[in-house]
Amino acid sequence: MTAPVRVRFAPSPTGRPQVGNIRTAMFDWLLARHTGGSFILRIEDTDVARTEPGALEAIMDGLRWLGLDWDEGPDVGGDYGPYFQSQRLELYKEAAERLVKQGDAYYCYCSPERLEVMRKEQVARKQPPGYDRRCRDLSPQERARKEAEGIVPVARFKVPLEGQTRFKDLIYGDVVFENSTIDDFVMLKSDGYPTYHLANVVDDHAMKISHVIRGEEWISSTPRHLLMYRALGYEPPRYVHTPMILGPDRAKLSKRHGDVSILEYCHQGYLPETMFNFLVLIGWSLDDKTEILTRQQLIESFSLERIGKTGAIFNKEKLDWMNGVYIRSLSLEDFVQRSLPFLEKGLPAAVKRPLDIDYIRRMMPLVQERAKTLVEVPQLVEFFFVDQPDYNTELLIDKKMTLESTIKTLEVSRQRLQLMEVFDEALLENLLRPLAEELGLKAGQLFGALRTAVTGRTATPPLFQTMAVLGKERCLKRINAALEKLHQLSS
RNA sequence: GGCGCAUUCGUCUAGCGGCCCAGGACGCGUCCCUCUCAAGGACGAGAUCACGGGUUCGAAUCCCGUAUGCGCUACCA
Repeated sequence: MTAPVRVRFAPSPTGRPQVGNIRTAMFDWLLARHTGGSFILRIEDTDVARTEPGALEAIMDGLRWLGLDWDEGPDVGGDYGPYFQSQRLELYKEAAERLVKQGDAYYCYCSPERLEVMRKEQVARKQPPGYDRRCRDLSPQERARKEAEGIVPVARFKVPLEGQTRFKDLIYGDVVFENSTIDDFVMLKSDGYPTYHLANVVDDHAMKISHVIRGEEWISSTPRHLLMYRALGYEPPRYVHTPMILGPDRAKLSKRHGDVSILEYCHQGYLPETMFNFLVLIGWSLDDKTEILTRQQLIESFSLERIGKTGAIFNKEKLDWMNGVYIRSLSLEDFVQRSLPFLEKGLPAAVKRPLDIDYIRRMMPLVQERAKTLVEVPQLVEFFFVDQPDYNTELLIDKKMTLESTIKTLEVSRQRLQLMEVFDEALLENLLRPLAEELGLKAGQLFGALRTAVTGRTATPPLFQTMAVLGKERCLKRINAALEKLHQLSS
C-alpha cells in the first residue's frame, strides 16, 4: 500500500454533510496522505431536483473543519476538471451514445407511469422488480415512431442476460453477482443528466481514480459499474466498500436518529481533533489498545487492511469522553481561544461585552478538566460573571447544619475574609481550614456554605481557587446577599 | 419476494488454528484521593465468540447449513 493513490470524495449537494459520508472522506484523505497520493473533491450534482442551495458550502466547511484538504476540486481546480458533474454533461452523453452505437445500451421510451404499474405488478406476483426490457430490442421503425411522438428517451445499459460479474473488494473480498439478477438500469436521464452509475464510471476513469472508497450500500451496484467499464473498454479501479455507521436501532444512520451534520458537532463544542480521531475509530482500529491517535499518527499508521466489515453504532458517550480527553490536552491559551466564541454566545445577555479576557484566563484552568464539550463552558463559568447568582436559599444550609449555625458561620467568615489583604488561594486555605475547626465544623460544612453563598451552586471547582478568581469584593458581596436571604428565611 | 453483505461483553473493538475457559476502551458498580463536582488511581460485574453441523490432535479463527440483522432492488445518490 505504498503506491500513491488517487482517491475522490464525491458527495452530492443534496443536504448537510453527514457523519457517515464524512467518515468515508476521512478514509479517502488518510489513504491519500499515507501514500503521498491525491485527494480529490468532486461534486455529484446530477440530481437537479434534490440539489439544495448551501449544501456545497456546508460540505466544504465540514471538510475544512476536520482539516481534510483536497488537492483537486471545484475551488482549487486541477488537471482533470471540471469537478462539478453538471459541467461535464457532454462527457456522459458521449459515453452513452457510444454505448448505444456499440450495442451495449439502448434508448427507452417507457413512461414513468408504465414503469410504476409494471413494478407494482411484479411485486404483486412476487417477482423481483426490475425493468422488463420492453425497449431493449425496438426496431428502427418503432423507435422512429416513438421519437415522432415527441418522447424524450432515457438511455439504459444492456446488461448481459447470463454470466456473472465478480470483483474483489479490498475489504469484503470476493463478491459475485449473477447478471440475470441485474436489470437494465438507466444511465442517462431524459433531462440529459447522467445517473450516478454512468457519471461515476466516466469520471473515475477520466480522473484516473485508483481506489473507489464508498459506503457498503454501494456493493450491490458495483457489478453495474464493472459492466460499464468493460463495455467502455476502461480499466476499473480498486473497490473499497466501508462498513456503515448505524443508528441506535442498527439501521443505517439517518437524520431520524441524529445523523446530524458534522458541523453540528462543531456547534455543540466538539473539537475537530476529537471528531477526526473518533470517526476513524468507527470501522478502523490500529491494534487492541490504542484509542487516542494524533492526526500524524493516523496518517502514518492508516491502512485499508485494518478497516472492519461490520456496521457500527455511533457511540455518543464515548465521543463525549474522548472530547474531554482532547479538551484536557489543550494548552490553556488554546482552550481559552476555542472557548471564546462559545462564551460570547452562551453567557447571559446581561453580562457586558466585550468579555474580560484576562478574567477569563484566570477562571479557565478551573473548568478545563470539567468540560466535556465547549458548549457547556458558559454554564460552568456563568457564576463568575453574573451580578448575583440566583439559587434556592435552602442550599446554603448543609444537611447537618441549622439555619442559625449557617448564619453564624457565614457571619464569622465574612469578618475574617474582610481582614484579608491578599486574597489568594493559599491564604484563603490558611484562613478557612483553621476556621472550620474553630467553629467546630467539618471542613466540608464550612466550605459547602461558602461555596453556595459565593457561587450559588453546590458543585463547583475547588473553593479557594474559585474565590481567589472571584476576588474579595465579589465574594463579600455575595456572602452578604446570602446572609440576607437567610435572615429572610428566619423571619 | 430476489440479490448481496454481516454476526466477539450494552456500545466501539483486538483476535487472521494452539499464546484466548477471549484482551483493550466507553459506559456501569465499589473503593482510594478529596471542601463539592470533575480529573486521576485501584478493583469488579459484563461475551456459552448468533445457532447447528463438519474439517483438524486442536477452531472465536477454515468449510457447509440455519437464523437474525442490515443494505440494494428509482429517470436518488
